[in-house]
Amino acid sequence: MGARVLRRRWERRPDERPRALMTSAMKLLLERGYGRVSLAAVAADAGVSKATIYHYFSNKDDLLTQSLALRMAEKHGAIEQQIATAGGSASERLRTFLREFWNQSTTPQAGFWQQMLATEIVTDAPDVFATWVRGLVERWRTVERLIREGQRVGEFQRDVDVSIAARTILSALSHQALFHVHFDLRRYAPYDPARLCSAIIEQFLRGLRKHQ
Amino acid sequence: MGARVLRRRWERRPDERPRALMTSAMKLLLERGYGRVSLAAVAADAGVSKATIYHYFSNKDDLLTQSLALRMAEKHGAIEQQIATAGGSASERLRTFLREFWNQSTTPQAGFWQQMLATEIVTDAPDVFATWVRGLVERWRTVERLIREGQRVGEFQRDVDVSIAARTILSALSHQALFHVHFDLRRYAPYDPARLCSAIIEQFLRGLRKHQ
Amino acid sequence: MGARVLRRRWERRPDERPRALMTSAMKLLLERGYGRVSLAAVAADAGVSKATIYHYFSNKDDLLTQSLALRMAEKHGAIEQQIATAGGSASERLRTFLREFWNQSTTPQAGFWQQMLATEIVTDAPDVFATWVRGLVERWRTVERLIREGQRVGEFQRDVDVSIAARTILSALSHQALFHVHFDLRRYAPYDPARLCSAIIEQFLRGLRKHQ
Amino acid sequence: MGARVLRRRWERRPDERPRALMTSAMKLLLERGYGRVSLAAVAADAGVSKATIYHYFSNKDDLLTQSLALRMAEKHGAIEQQIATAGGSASERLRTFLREFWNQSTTPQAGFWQQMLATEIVTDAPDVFATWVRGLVERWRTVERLIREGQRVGEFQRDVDVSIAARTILSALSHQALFHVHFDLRRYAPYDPARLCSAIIEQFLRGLRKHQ
DNA sequence: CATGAATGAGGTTTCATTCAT
DNA sequence: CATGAATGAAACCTCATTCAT
Repeated sequence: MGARVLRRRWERRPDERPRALMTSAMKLLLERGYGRVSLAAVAADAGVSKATIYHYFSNKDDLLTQSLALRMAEKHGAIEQQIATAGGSASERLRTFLREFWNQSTTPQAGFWQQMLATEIVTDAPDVFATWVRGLVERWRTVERLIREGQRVGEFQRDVDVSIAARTILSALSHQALFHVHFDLRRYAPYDPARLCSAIIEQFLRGLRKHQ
Repeated sequence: MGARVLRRRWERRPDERPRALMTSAMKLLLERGYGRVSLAAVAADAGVSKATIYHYFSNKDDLLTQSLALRMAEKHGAIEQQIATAGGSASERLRTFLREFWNQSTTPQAGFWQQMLATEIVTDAPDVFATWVRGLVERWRTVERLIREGQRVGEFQRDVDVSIAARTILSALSHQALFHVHFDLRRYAPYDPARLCSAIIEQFLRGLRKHQ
Repeated sequence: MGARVLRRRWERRPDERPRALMTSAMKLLLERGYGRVSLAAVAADAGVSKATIYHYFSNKDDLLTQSLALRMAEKHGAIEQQIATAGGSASERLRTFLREFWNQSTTPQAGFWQQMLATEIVTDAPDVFATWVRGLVERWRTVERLIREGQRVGEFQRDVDVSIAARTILSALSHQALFHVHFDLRRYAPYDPARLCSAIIEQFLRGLRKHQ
Repeated sequence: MGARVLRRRWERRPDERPRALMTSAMKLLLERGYGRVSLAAVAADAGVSKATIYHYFSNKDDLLTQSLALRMAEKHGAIEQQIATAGGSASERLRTFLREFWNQSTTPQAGFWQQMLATEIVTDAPDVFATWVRGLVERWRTVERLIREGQRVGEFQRDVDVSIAARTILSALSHQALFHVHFDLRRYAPYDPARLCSAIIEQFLRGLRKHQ
C-alpha cells in the first residue's frame, strides 16, 4: 500500500506527456515530412486534444523542433563511443567505423532524416540543422583522426590530404546510402547494398595504404 | 474561311499557355519549394485565373510534376555533349567533366533541385524521379567510360573497380556541393569551395593513376 | 425574352455579394459590437461560406472597416441638406437643426454607433473614426454658421463665443441622448425624452437671444 | 490550539487574494479594455494560477464586474466632499466644482472608464452601471444645488430650468472631455484643452448670471 | 477558351472552464 | 487552499478544387 502510494508519484513523471507528444510528432515527422505534420494528427496520435499541445509547447514549430532535437540528442555520439573501444590496425578501426556509419545511414529512419534535413529543417529549424551539422563535422574529425593514426604508425601514405579524404568517403557513403538504398536507385543500377559498402570502403582503404 | 485565316495571326501555339504556366510553376518551385507553391501564386505569376490551370492540368500535382519534367528534359544531357568534344589526356577529360559536374551542382538552382528530389519528387512524382535517376546513372556511365579509356591507354591503374570509383567520386562531389555550398556548411567547417573541388578531384585522380 | 436576357445581366450586380456581406456585418456590428463579430456569424447571416468573405475582403478588419465606412457614407450629410433648404428666423432654423440632430441621435442605431465609436473603432479602425470625426466637426461648423447668421441679423447677442456655444449644445445633446435614451438613464432620473430635448434647446436659444 | 496561534502570523486576511486579483484585473482592464482581458493574464499578473481565480470568483465576468465595482466604490464621492468645504460666491463654488469635474474627466483612466461604461458594462454588468449612474445623478444634483444657491442669494437668474442647466453643462463637459482629449479630436478641431474648459464654464456662468 | 464566384475541408491558435490531486 | 493538467469550442485564415457563365 505504502509502496503503491510511493509509486504513484513516479507513475506520472512530469515530462511524460511532452515526451509522448514529441514521440508522436517524430513519428509523423518521419511519415509525412516536416511541412505536412498537422497538430490535429499529433494530438490524435498522442491521444490528447489539440489544446494540450499548447500546454507544453509554445508553437507547432517549437514542438517539431524540440522533437527533432530530442531524437538527435538520443542518437548522437553512438558510433564514436563504439569506435573508441575498438582495437586492431588503423585500417581495421577505420573499416569498422565506416561500416557502422553505412549501417546507420541505411536505416529507414536515416533516410527520412536525410530527407527532412535536406528540405524543411535547413530553412525552418536552423537550430536543429546546426546541431546536426555539428554531429556531421565531428564524424569527419573522427575519420581524420583515424587516418592520421594510420599515417603515424606507417600504415597509410603521408601525401594524402586527410581532410579531403575524410570528406570524400563520408559524403560518398552518405550519398550512396541515400540514393541507392532509400530512394531505391537499385532498380536502375543494380548492386547489392552490402557489397556496395564493402567495395567503396576497401577501394578507399587501398588508396590510403602504402603501395608495396 | 477568311475568318480562319485572319485568326491565324492571333493563333497562339497550342502549348503556349501551359508552357507559361509551367514556367511560372517552376519559378515558384525554385523560390519556395515544392510544398509551398500555391495555385493562386502560379496563376498570378502567369497572369491567368486559377481556374485556367485546370484546363491544362488535371491537378496541382500534375502541374508541378510536368513542370519539373519539362525543366529536366531541357537541361538534360548538357554536360555529356560538352565532354564528347573535349580532347586531351584521360585525366584531363575526366577532370573537365568532374569540374563541370561540380559547377552545375553548386548552382543555386541545383540546390533547390536536390531538395525537391530528396523529398516530394521521390514520393509524389516517381516518373520525374525516374527520369532524373536515369540522368544520374548516365553520368556514372560517362565517368566509367572515361576511366576505362585511361586504363586502356595505360594512364590509370587496372586494379580499380571502375563502377565503384565512378559512384564514389560523383556522390562525394554531389554531397559536398549540397552541404558545403547550399546548406552553408562552410560556416561550421570552413573551406574555399573552388579549392575543395580541386582537392577532391586531384586526390581522386592521384588514386587512379599508376604510382611512379 | 430579350428583355429577360437583358435583365439577367443586371439581376446580379457585381457588388451584390460584398454589399450583402457588409450589410450582414453591419447588422452584427450593431448587435454585438466590433470585437464580438465573428466571420462565421457574418457568413451565416449572409448565407454564404466563410471562405467567400475572403473573396471580397482581405481581412476581418477589412470587412468591418468597409462596412462601417459604407454605412457612414450613406448616412452622412443628411441633416445638413435638410437644413439648407429650411427657412424662417435664425432661431427657427437652429431649432430645426438641433431637433433633427437629437432625433438622429436617439435612433437605436445611433446608440450602438456611439458605443462602437467610443470603444473599438477609435483604436481598431482609425480611418473610420477619422471619417466620423470629420462629420462631427462639420456639424459644429453648421451650428456656428447658423449662430453667426443670427448675430448678423441682430437676432442673437454678439458677445457669445460661437465655437464654444456650438460645441456645448451638440455635446450636451449627444451625451444626453446617449445616456438618457440609450442607456436608459430615465429610470434613475426621469424626464420625458421629447420634453428634455425641447427644454435643452429652448434654454440654449434663450441664452443666445438678446435680452429685452 | 497552539498551532492555530502560530498560524496566525501567516494568516492572510481572507480577502487579500481576491483583492489582489481584482487589482490585477482592473489594471488589465484599463490597459486592454473589457473584451481583451484574459484570465491567463490576470492570473499571471497576480502571480497565481488560473484555477485559483475560480476559488474566489464564479466567472470571468464576475471577476471583472466585481473589480469594476470595487474601484468605483473607492473613487466615489471624492468631488462632492471637496466642494462641501469650499467657500466663496455661488459662481466661484460652481466654477470650482465644474473645473474639478473636467479635471477628473480628462484623466487617462476616465477615458478608459467611459469606454467601458459605454460598452460592456452597460450590457454585461448592470449593477456596476447602476452604481455609476447613481454617481452621475448625484453630480447633477450637486450642480442643481449650487445653482439654486446662486438663485437664492440673487446671483443667478430665476427663470432658468435648473435641472436642464445642470444636465447641459455636465454632459457638455463629459462629452468634450471624452472626444477632445481622449479620442484626440484636437487634431481635427484644435483647441487648447485648458482654455476649452474655461471657455465652456465661463460662457455657462454668464448665461446663469443676471444681465447688467 | 477563360474566368469569377463559391466552397468544404483543414490549418494553427486562443481561451474560459473543469477537475483530480 | 491551490494548482497543473486537460479540453471543447470557437476564433481567423488558406487553399485546391468545382462550376455556371
